[in-house]
Amino acid sequence: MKMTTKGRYAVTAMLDLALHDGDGPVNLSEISHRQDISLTYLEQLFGKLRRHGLIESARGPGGGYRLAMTPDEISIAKVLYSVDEPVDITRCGGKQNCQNDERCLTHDLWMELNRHVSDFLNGVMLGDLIQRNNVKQVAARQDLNLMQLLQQKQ
Amino acid sequence: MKMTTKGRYAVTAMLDLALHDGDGPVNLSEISHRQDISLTYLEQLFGKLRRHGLIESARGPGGGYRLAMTPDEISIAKVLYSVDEPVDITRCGGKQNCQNDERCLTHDLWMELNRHVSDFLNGVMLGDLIQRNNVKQVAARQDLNLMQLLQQKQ
DNA sequence: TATTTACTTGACTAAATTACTAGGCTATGT
DNA sequence: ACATAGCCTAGTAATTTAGTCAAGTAAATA
Repeated sequence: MKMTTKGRYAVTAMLDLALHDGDGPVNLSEISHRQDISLTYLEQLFGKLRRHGLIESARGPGGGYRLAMTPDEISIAKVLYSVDEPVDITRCGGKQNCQNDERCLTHDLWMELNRHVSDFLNGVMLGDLIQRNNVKQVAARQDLNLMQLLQQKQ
Repeated sequence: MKMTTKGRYAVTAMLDLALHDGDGPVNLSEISHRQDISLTYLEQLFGKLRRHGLIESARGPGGGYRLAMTPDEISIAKVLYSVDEPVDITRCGGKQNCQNDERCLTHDLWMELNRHVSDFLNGVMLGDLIQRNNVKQVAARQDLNLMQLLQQKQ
């Protein structure tokens, strides 16, 4: 497993989408503003998420993205996997060929850590997160900020 | 947290040291052969491990390294930390300033994962690992390989 | 005390990866 | 038709990794 901003961005953006899903598709420039993520980078990430079937797109004016399933069916692990952040941590990918085609000394240690991490990430769903108070608070603040920004521009 | 070969090498080498500790210091070229890690790279890693107080060095002929405490006092987390692989996973390091000095949407999620991973890595000691059967097996194979290599050279 | 052996230090580097940007294209609603 | 929004491919600057190289210093043995 590698935790980089790519994975964090993907999860953050998907959570934003889950929070704002409901009344029509959500477009990327909204998400870009709310989450401080560059629009073109988001396009890349959402391309992968779409190709993995987590979201659906609608083109043209008023278009944007929608979740392709309920938030309760989308785990954090799925999101990370979709943007090429494998949750796996071993060098050999569990194949036991880490040292000259044989197990290395620490093979089982990394396998165990692997299981801990993936159990956790497979167990947390977007649906769980959007119901948490701390998430709701941050989301409310971000919505307010975006509204203020739009009013300033007029 | 980032899991790279640097961290894996450090843990592997420390485990090798723990396994061969007892009858005098262990020198790095042994470890280099047994674990397939470049000697000069090991020197770098062991410098950091020594500066963090995990090991002690003995110079001169017959010199090498020894653990500075018992294997039961050395956790995997300590080893990783010593070679600059922080176990922390959040962007802000827990400071809640991930987005414009405020908490980002996924702050608490990463904090939770953090706790899982560091609980695990703090809980596993070198002393635990050297008693495991799979570790003993791999170590026995590696010792045999090294002996055969030394005989060939004569 | 000369020599060997081993550890120490710091600078350097090739390759890979990350985190983007640029620019053009395609579909859709008004 | 035209503005809007997603789609796709390349390219790229910065950073990090995984080392190497060279010139030491310290300790033990003969």
